[in-house]
Amino acid sequence: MVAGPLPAPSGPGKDRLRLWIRLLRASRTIEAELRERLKKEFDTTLPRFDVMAALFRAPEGMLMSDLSRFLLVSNGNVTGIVDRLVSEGLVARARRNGDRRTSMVRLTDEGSKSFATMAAAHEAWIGELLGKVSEEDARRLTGMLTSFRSNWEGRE
Amino acid sequence: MVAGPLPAPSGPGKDRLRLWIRLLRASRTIEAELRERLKKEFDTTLPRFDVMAALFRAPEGMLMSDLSRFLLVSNGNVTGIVDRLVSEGLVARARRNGDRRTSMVRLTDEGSKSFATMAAAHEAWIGELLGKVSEEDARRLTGMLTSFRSNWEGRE
DNA sequence: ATAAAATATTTCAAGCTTAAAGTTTCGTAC
DNA sequence: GTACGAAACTTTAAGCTTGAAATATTTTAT
Repeated sequence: MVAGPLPAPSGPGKDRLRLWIRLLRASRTIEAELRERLKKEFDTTLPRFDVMAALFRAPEGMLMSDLSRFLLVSNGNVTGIVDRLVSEGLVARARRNGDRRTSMVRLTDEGSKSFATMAAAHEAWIGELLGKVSEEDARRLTGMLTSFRSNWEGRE
Repeated sequence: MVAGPLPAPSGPGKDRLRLWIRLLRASRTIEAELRERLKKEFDTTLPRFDVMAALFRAPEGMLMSDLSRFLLVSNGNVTGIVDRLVSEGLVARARRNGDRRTSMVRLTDEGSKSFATMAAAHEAWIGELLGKVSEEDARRLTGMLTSFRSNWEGRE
C-alpha cells in the first residue's frame, strides 16, 4: 500500500495508483505525528480522541451505531473504546426510555472540558503540520477531495 | 479525527483542519474497501500486502529495519507480519555472512507469484475506486501532495 | 398472540500496532 | 583485547481493529 520512491511505473491507471499511494503516505505520516503528540501531551490515543470529537459535536449524545458509522469503524470496536472512556469518567452511557436495546452515549462535563483543551492543541498541530499549505491551496485541495468523495464513499 | 458534516466552523486555520479531515476520511474509506477485497478475494490482509509490495520492489531483499522505515510502522510490528508470511511460505529470511544481527528478507517464488496476481487486482481496484478522478486531476493532486510532503515528513 | 425477521449492541478470536524493555552482535576507543 | 555504546532485532504488555457469533429487544407478518 505504501509503495514509494524508486521505480516510476507508467501505463494506464498508474497515475491514480500513484495518487493513492501519496494520499496514504500523507495521512499515515500526519496520523503518526498526531498519535505521538496526543500520547505525550495528553496521555491519550487517537481513537479515544476521535470518539470524543464525535461526541463533542453532539451534545445530546449519539447511539453506538451512529458513532461507528460516523467514525468509519466497526461496531465492536466502538464498544471497547467507549468502555475505556467510561471507566475514565470522560463519557457516560444513558439508557433510553423508548428502546432498551440502545443507549445514548455522551461526554461528561469532565470529558467535555478535557476535549476542549485537546481540540485546541490538535488544531494548532494541524496548522503546524500543514503550515506550508496555504489556506487557499487547502480550500482547493479540500474541494477536489470533496468532489471525488462520492466515488469512493458509496454510501454518503 | 474523522470529524464531518454538520457544523462548518470558520476562523484562522480552519481550512487546513478541514483539509486534514477530508484527507483522513478519503484514505480511511479507500483503505477499508481495499482491506475487505483483499480478505474476500485473496484471504490476506493489508499489512501483509504492504510488506509483500515492498519486498517485490527489492528482489535482492530488505532488512527488517528498511521495511519498517519504508512502511512507516514500528520495528516490532514488522517482526510479527514477517513471521506470519514466513510461516505461510511467502517470505524467507536469509542470514547474512557479514552481520549476524541482520537478515535479508525476501519473497519466495511462491510469494512473488502470489503478489503479482494480487497487485494486478489491486491496481484495478484503485482504478475503479478513483475512477472519477481523471488521470490529469490525479497527476495534479499527486503533485500538490508531493510539493507539501516535506512539510509533514520531517525526514524524507 | 406468536413466530419470524430485523435492529442494536456486546462478545470473541485473531491479528495489527505501538512504545518500551530485552537480547545479541558489532564497532571503536582505550 | 576489553569494555562500552551503538545497532538490529525480538519480545512484551496494552490497546486498537475486524468479522463473525451471540444477546437482547423491537418490529412485522401471519
